[in-house]
Amino acid sequence: MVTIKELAKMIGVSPTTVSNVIRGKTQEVSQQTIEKVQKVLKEVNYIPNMTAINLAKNSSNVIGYVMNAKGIIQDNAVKDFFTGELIGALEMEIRKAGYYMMIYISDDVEEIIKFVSSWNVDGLIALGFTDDNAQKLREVYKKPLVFIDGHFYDDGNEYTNVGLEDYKGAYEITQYLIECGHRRMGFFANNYIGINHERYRGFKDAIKNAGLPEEAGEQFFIEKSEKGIKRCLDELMIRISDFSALFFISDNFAVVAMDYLMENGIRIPEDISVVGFDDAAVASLVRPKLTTVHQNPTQKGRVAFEKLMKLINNPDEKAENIILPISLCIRQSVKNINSRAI
Amino acid sequence: MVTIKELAKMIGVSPTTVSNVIRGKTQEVSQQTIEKVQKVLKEVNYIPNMTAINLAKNSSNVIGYVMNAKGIIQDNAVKDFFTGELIGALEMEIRKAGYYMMIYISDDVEEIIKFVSSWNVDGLIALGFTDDNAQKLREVYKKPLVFIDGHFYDDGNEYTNVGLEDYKGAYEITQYLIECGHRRMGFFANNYIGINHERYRGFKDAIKNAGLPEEAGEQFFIEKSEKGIKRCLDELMIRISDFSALFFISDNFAVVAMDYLMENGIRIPEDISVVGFDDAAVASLVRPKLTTVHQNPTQKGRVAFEKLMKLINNPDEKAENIILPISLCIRQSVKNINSRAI
DNA sequence: TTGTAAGCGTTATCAA
DNA sequence: TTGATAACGCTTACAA
Repeated sequence: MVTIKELAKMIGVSPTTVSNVIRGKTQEVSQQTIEKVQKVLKEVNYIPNMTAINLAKNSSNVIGYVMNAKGIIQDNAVKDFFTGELIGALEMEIRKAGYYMMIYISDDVEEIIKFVSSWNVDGLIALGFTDDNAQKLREVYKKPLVFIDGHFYDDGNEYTNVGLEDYKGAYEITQYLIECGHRRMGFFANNYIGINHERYRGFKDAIKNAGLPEEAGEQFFIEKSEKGIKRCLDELMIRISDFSALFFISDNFAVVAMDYLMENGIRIPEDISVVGFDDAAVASLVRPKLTTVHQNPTQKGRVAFEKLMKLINNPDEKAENIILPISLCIRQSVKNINSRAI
Repeated sequence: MVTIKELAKMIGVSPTTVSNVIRGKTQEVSQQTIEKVQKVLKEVNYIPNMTAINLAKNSSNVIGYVMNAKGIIQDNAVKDFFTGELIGALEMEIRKAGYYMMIYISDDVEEIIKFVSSWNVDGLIALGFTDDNAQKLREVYKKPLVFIDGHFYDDGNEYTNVGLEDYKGAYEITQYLIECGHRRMGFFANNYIGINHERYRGFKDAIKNAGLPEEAGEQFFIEKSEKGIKRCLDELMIRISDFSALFFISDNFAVVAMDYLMENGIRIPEDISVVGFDDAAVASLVRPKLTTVHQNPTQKGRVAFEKLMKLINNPDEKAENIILPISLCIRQSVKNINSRAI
């Protein structure tokens, strides 16, 4: 790898001059020298050393993408539809903006903090952060930072976040279930914090506001692993006739559950109705097509990155909580069980 | 951010000593000093500056993941099931090994080369490379490099690659179609190079070796975009009765096509049979369940990274072409159309 | 056992 | 318009 110093020697000018023409600081260099230098630059195919640049400039040209995820030490964290698409969208935006993307996933915020600090990333997109975690990160990492799907209590800090109408989405689809006559609904999530909590709140409130008893909605825990899902559904099967509808926190779960149920002779939606959340590609590919709440991970990524760029390029840019709208996708997995009789 | 120099001053020792205890080169330091230093290290929560370390050591601690992809400038390259899972698997392995992961996707090999060179990545996992591209990369990038799903002509270079029995998989599933009585089969791919070409060869050879005429297999181009898929299928519909089976180069295509066909009143497999390739999660989630060729992206990633580590840690490690086995997943999307009469 | 100083490849300040 | 030179934060001979 040829260095600026070597180039300078070859051309017969100083490193400063070479550096200047490389960086386009041409108002300080004579036309003659510029051409001389550029000619050689082409010839030797000079490639700048990012590490050296970053050390000198105290920046990094990297945008970090960090995920605070549980149980990912031995498991693939990008297997679900949402994350994959989000990463792809971000990669594209980051690259188009001339930055580089580093990915770091961990269940330990301290490690994430170490990562962003030691790499001195110029900007950060952070997933899976709530409350204390977010605060910890914010305390240490002082550069532009936008959360995606973050969820924070009011601690006096201002967080920039790109989220979704999670509460509203869950509320509306639950309302839809109720309109369809469902009175015994199961709610399935792998945890009940952050956006999952919001969705659960929407579910509960829709039930309450419809004047239904609390027992109309029952809460289940489901694990992300294949085995965990199966275990949860095995248990469900014992009491399956207690329910007329199942609400899964994500299409990933919903779609696996549908498969499981149908394999066990349960018809959807004739025997039981199912709804999901996210409107992943798979939702409209399965049969029956899944009724769900629409969101767009690519858009989420793009919006998040746009905001991050503003934060980077304009010191006066304000923190902001951007909430993207949802919409219902009514498809085929819910049955209207209202009795026909009036 | 506190630096080693500052630490040294605080403690009253030299930077060298501090550096030594940080890096665990403790045989050269007295127990007393070690403790003194470590105490302060904890107190101030020292975080090393990666950039400086890398510049000094002429390494980077980063593993690059590069994709040579067409038409990704304006599109999300990680939207398909395979890529997302692969990235997730690699992220996990890379992190567990103490490295950091950078992602760079481009349709321009020169840019990819610039990326790996300027960041001086310690190792590289490369996707979507064939022939000239691979050679170019190899010429410039001299550190450990393993391709995934690469495909190269014999140019005298030795490439390390992790691939799949693509030819065999396509051959066997085509054979299966033929056994089921299919004599007019469409083959759909977005390109016919690299592993796609191998799969196509398998398809063609199975037909030839079964003594069938060439016309038994017809080749189609299909684009990756939603619109492109639709356009291709619109055209297919005109002549749909010419075919009894459709072979899609990936489950992504197959599953979207199934949806399209069923929406257009075509029954699968009664009216037409469909097979895919990859055995993505979605394959067993759709109805009818998709008959396909199994592979495991997580395993592919793991194997690739293991080999990369060997290459990094052992200068004598040899280049190697690792071919992972396939297996057939016979499910529900193919109909046996042999006449019952003997 | 500890410390000094050069070096990694840039940028940036300031003098010439 | 150009060029020394210091600085970025660390590692590593080598000297003490």
